[in-house]
Formats: sequence, structure tokens, C-alpha cells
Amino acid sequence: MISSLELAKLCGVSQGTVDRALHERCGISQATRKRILEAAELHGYRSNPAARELMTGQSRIVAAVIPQLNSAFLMDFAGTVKSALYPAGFHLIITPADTPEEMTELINEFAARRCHAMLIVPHDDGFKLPAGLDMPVASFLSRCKGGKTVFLHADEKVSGSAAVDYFISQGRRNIVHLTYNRQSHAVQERAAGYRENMLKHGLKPQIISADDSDSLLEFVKNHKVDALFCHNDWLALNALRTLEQHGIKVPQDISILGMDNSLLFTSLCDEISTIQYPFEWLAGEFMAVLSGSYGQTTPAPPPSIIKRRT
Amino acid sequence: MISSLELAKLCGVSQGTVDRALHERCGISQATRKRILEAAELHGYRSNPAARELMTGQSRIVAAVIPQLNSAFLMDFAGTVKSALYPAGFHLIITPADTPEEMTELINEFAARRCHAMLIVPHDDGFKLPAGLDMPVASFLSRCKGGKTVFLHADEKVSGSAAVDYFISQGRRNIVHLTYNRQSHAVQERAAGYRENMLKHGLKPQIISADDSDSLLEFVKNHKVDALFCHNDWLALNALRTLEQHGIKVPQDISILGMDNSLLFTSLCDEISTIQYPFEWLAGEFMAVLSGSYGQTTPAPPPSIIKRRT
DNA sequence: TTGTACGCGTTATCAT
DNA sequence: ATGATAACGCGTACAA
Repeated sequence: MISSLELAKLCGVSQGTVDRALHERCGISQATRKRILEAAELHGYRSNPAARELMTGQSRIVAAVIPQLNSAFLMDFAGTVKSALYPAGFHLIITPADTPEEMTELINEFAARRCHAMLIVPHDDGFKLPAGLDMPVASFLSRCKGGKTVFLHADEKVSGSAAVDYFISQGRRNIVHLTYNRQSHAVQERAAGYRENMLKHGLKPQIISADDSDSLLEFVKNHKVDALFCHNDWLALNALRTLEQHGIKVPQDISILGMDNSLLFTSLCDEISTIQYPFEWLAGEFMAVLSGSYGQTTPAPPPSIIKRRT
Repeated sequence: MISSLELAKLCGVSQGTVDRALHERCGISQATRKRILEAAELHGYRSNPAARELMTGQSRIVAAVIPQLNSAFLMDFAGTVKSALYPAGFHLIITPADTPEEMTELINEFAARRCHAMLIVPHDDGFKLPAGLDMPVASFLSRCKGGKTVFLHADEKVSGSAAVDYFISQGRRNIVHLTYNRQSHAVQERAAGYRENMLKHGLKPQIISADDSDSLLEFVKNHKVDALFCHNDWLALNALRTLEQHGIKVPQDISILGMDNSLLFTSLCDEISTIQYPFEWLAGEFMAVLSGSYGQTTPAPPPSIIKRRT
């Protein structure tokens, strides 16, 4: 990789002239510009981003630090964010952090690099953000403690509530929520939305944890469950298979509603309906965080139910 | 973010002394070192990687450029590579490139950054690597044209062959390979291994494309297929559901073998067996590429079949 | 139109 | 034990 100084020497000009040619700045003759650009092309010259970032104190990199890679949901979101960033000249780079400690370490590393912004997906609501972060930071799925983060989130209560409405409109009454046992905003709020709406309709909220999946089958049988609202599509698919294997017909006996509309899973079956997660809208919100215009943005779209054979 | 110069001024010493304290170098009294380290801690000082990389011409960043994020397989591999890199002090960063052109652009960007090494997953075998890359580069799944890339790959022919052996040992003879229609090394070689071993056993190779999934059901019915070897676990799960929905019993009527052992899918059902993809071994090979010791490494492990209810 | 000089933050070397 | 100085590659302001 050639440097701008080397390129200048090669062309018999000064570094300043090279810079003028490269940045289409004025004060240079067409002839020398052409000559320099051709030489640059020939030698595959590229300005070193590290040097530029050092100069300007700003980088075009947006760092996403996430707890795990093998989450279809997170990857869908990351892909959407990337598609929003790229046309604006930003590069999204993704790094997994196995533990909260590792996450802290990586955040500090990127902060030292003075990346343009950060998108953090904490392991849970307990994550403590390192102090002194000098760029826009957004967290997703779980809140960060400390620091002035924007917390990007869908209205999970409304989603949980919408699920109940949906089932009721289908004539189901014995509606169970299958979710995780985790101190995470999305998990807690969605369950709260479910619970409140159930009570409002005079129905008994019943939440079971996905961690002991054995209990699902028993519960469904013993309680005559006729509707199952799952925290995500993977859980929905998993439940679908468990129930089907034991002779329970979906959606005849029990109706299943997932969430996120993860293509990876929903394309596998048309028995489960799902709720579209507002990826695009959240990506837009994140862009607003970058530009400093967060807060004056468009309202969240209402939960949209993707109805399949249910 | 404070700089080393600012830190020096804060402590009333020179930049050189700060550096000695930070890097545990000799030529500094314990007292001043302690004082400086405490001040650094207090102000959250971190050396700027961009500046260091500019100085040393080397970075600890390993860039992975991949065609898509929503691939459980790629994410499993990326996770394994990351776990191998991190303890060695390297950072794996992952960037998706929607198109080959975008991939070229990103590779050039990382090259200009003088990252430590690159792991490239091309869209297909036609990808042309940019010239002048100055760091170790490995490609995965598909070969790159041009450049001196190490091509990381499992022995796909052996895998395809092992699948046939497995089914035959189970008493199946009418074995079909369900795969993609893509000019990618993994796809082509695995199919070749399947085909050759089928012929060796006097059986007729039958390959159907996953792209027209409608044909699968018809084909299975018309040809009395009793074994299905799928290119990956997603395809296997997809096939399983299609067949089950039409009354075909798995594994009684037809046995299904997937590949990769992607937890995301295999945990969803125990009807399909799968072949373990050698993630760990390949990550080890990549580390060897980094250290320049590639080629003297351990041989690939033989295909290991994860047998489930089949 | 072109060249020169300085600074970004680090690190390494040479002098004190 | 500590300070001064140079260099990495780039961008910019100023001088020629």
C-alpha cells in the first residue's frame, strides 16, 4: 500500500498537489490532476483511514457490539441498519462479545478509536456502560445503566397487547405467553402488555418460561390452552414441533403466534402467524441518533400481524 | 477521550515518561509510574489504536467480509473464529457486503486500514480479489480469483461420500441429494462426492435443486425416495416439514441427513441427523494462516455424523 | 498553479 | 530517571 507522499514523489509533485488532485480541490491544472489520478489508479492508492481519522478526529465507522452472532433476529436488525448506513457513507462493523466484561472491553476499544457512533445490545438490563463515551450511543433490546444512551425500542407493551387482541378476535380465550426468564426490557414489557390486556378482558394471564420446555406440553394439555403467544419465531417454531409431535394440531387445536417475522424461521412453516418487528423504523431511529435529530422523528408503526394459516 | 500528551501535562511529566509508565518499560521510578497510572485510570485514558496503527503499520484487527448476515452457518463459523482470535489479542470484526462490488469496496477499505488479516466469504467462485493486498487473506466456501489467497475448506467430497455411506449402512438405496444451484466450491464438491460414491455403489445419483422446492414432494413420491441428503440443516428442516405435512413419515418412510450441525436448527427436531461441520479445525487453520504456519498443520478430521432418530 | 509546514496521538530513539 | 525529537500518513493553511 502506497502512501500519498510516495505517490507525490512518483509523480514528481508535492504531497499538497496530490491531495488537491485526490479531493478534486481547485488550484490545480487539469493536466497534473489527470496524471496524478492515473498514477493513483495504477498503484491502487487509497488514503489510509487511520491517518485521516487521526487528523479529523472522526471516523465513518459505526460499531455494533452484540452478545451473540447466532441470533436470526439480531442479524436481521443488523442487516437493516447496515443498509441504512451504507448509502450515507458509514460502515457498520459487527463484533460479538461473549460476556459483559468483554463487551465493556470492546466498547472502550471502539471509543478509543473514536468511531462515529455505537449500537450496543447488552446481555441484559444490568449492563453498565463505560463512562466518557464521546459519540452517539444507542442501546437495543436492553437498557444500559449509566451514560446518556438512547434506548432504541419498539413499543413492546403494545405488541404484547396486540397479540391478545388478535387471539381474541380469532375466538381464542385460553391464551398462554411463552417467553424467556430474563431481565430484559423487551421480554418484560411485552409480557406486561400481554398480562394487562388479558386482565382487561377478564382472562387469566399465564406465562411459562421457555427454559423448561418440557413443561410446555404438559401445561397445554392440562390447561386446555388454545392459543400460544411466543416471544419470537424460533420459540414459535420450536413449540409448533413439540406440539405436533404429540398429536396436537396447529392451528386447529391451538393457534400459535410468533414475533419478529424472521424469514429464516417463518419461511419454514405457514402454521404460525407472526408480528412484524419494526426493523426499518428502528433503523431510521438509529440514523436519527447519528444525525442528532432523534426525538423529532416519525412515530412507531402499530404492530402489524402477519397472518398465516392460523 | 484524553490524549497521552494531555495526560503527560496533567502529571507534569513528558510524553515519553507517560509511555514508559503505560508500557511497563524500564527507566522510570516506581513513584512516577504509580502516579501516572492512577491519573490514566482516573481519566479513563486509552491509547488511540488509529495512532498506534499509523506508527507501527500494523493493526490487531482481523476483518471478516461476508455476503450475508442471516446465515446460521456463517455465524457459527464466525463465532468460532472469533473465539480463537480473541485470546490471541486479535479483534474479529464482521461486515456484510450485499453485492460483489460492495465486497470489493470493503476489502479495499480494510486493506487501506492495514488490518492484520482478512477472511473473505465470496458470493460465489467468480469473485475477483482486489490486487495488492498486503496481509494474509483466506477465503471460505468459495474460491477467489486472483491474489494469493488461502482457501479454507473442509473436504467436501469426503463429506458427500460419507453421507452416501451412512445411508447405505442404514439400508437405504434410493438416495437423493438436495442442494443449491450455485457455482460454489462447497456445493459443487459435496455434490461430486455424493455422485461418485453413488456410482461406485451402482446407484443412480439424483440431485435436485432447492430453488424449486415444489418439485421435492413430487420427486420423492414418484421416485420412491427413501433417503434425502441436504446441503445444510436449514434445507433438511425445510424438507422435513414439507414431507411431514404431506403424510410422509420421517424417518420411517424417508431418512433425512442435514449438514453443519447448526444448533439453531438441529435443536428444533430430532428426526434429522446431520454431519458435523469442522468449525474448530477450520478456525485453527485460519489461525495458522495468520501466523504464517499454514500448511504444516493438523489434518482435517474425518466427517462425523451426528446421529439422531433416523 | 504549486510547494512548504504544521498537527493529529503514538511509539521509539537519542540525549541529558 | 526523564525530556526532547522524529516519524507514521493525511489534511489544511499559508507562502511562493
